[in-house]
Amino acid sequence: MQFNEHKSIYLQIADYMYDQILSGQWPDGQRIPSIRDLAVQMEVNPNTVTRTYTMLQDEGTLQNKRGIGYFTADEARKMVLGKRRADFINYELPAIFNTMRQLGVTPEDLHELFRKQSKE
Amino acid sequence: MQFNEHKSIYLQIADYMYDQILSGQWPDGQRIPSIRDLAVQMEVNPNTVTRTYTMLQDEGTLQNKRGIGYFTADEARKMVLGKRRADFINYELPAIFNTMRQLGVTPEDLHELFRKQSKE
Amino acid sequence: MQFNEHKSIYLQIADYMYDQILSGQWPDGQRIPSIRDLAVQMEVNPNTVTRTYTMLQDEGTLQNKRGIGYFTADEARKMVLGKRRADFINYELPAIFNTMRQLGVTPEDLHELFRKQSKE
Amino acid sequence: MQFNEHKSIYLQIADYMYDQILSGQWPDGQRIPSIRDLAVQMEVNPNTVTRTYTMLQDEGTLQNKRGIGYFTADEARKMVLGKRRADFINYELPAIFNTMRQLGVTPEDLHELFRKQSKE
DNA sequence: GTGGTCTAGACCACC
DNA sequence: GTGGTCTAGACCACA
Repeated sequence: MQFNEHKSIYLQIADYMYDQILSGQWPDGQRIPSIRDLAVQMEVNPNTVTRTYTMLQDEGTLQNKRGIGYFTADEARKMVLGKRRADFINYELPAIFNTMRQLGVTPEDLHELFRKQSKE
Repeated sequence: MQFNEHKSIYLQIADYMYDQILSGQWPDGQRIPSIRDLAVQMEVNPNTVTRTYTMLQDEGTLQNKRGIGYFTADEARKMVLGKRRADFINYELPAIFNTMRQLGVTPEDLHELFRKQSKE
Repeated sequence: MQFNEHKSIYLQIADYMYDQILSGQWPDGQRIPSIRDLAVQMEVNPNTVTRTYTMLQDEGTLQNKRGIGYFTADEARKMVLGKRRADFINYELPAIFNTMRQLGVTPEDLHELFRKQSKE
Repeated sequence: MQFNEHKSIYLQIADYMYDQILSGQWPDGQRIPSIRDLAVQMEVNPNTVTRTYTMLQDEGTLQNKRGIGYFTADEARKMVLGKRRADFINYELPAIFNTMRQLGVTPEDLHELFRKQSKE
């Protein structure tokens, strides 16, 4: 996996996991890859994956069954969706709108760009 | 100035400076506050401001006349606008659109939110 | 390490690093000493080494893996060689030739001096 | 006049003056431009020119007649030639040769480049 | 352990 | 006055 320079790796792994859950590749209540396996796949230190799993467990997105492995929570998809939506609307969007105003990008421009990108 | 927790101060100062240039408060080719002055105004260590100024000089946004001070580049506004616009469209927007699709936020929703926010 | 009076330390450290790369002591893609280690070895403050490393990273000579350390770039030697050669030929040589003409030093004189110096 | 970034202005002015003397444009014992005039011509603070004149006076290249102006010394050309030659051979050349060895530039290459440049 | 950032304070060259 | 550099020391996030 390719990592961004300016965001910590464990957060980028979290993003990846949110993706998996939202896209349905990791259905609710299912077992997910072990820390070791994901670390190998991502070419990353297992400690780093551990940190991500622990964080997601703390916020309730993951469950840990001792000696067996990690599982998505029973309502994982719904939780992630709600949490990310709130984050997006409350924190990211205001910053985005601010940037748009500074750069003179209108919502219409955005609409246009969105359509263009969707075609690709 | 109030600083955000999760972004380094010197980068937030850079954002402030981009604002000043884009909004026309610091016209092209004009002298800008000395490192010491801005440090006092921002309630920050001069070294921190130095770091910002040096970075903006390296990227061509600022010019430096020895013993006199820092100046905005001759085409500072145009450069900043172009650079930030390209960054926004090429790097930030794809990520935003991706998030929107995952969360089921449509461009229409966005438009609505934009209008709502503009009224505040 | 002994430092020259008239050139800043962090630039002299950069010169040292170019040497290491050009001479093959630091092969491409290899880990180099940590900031703290080099600082101890050079009897210099770690911040000073940080400045050098950051500069070389910005210009692409070094790469950084978070929490692990700094590495020479994959084509570090080639890059450094090309860059320094171009600088030498385009910027330093014209000035040198200019001085030689003013002082009446001919290329033959130079050749002679070179041979003499090589023997020492 | 265009100034180099990494060398102080007063030293670059000194270089300019050495040029004038060596090339014979400022013959021995002749009056040279006043500080004020040279400062205007160079678009520089008069203090900066003062510093250069003082330095050259201290080393004997210039003479100052109070209320009249600055003059080149009686043997200015000869002095400058000797001093710069010694500097060149003792300080600059060793560094140049060192760089050449690192970059694999041979004296023959140099000879070739010199001839090429002389034709332009 | 690694690097990244920030502060406080100092000294210097330069304009 | 200006910026440039360096030190000492601290705290933090990260692997």
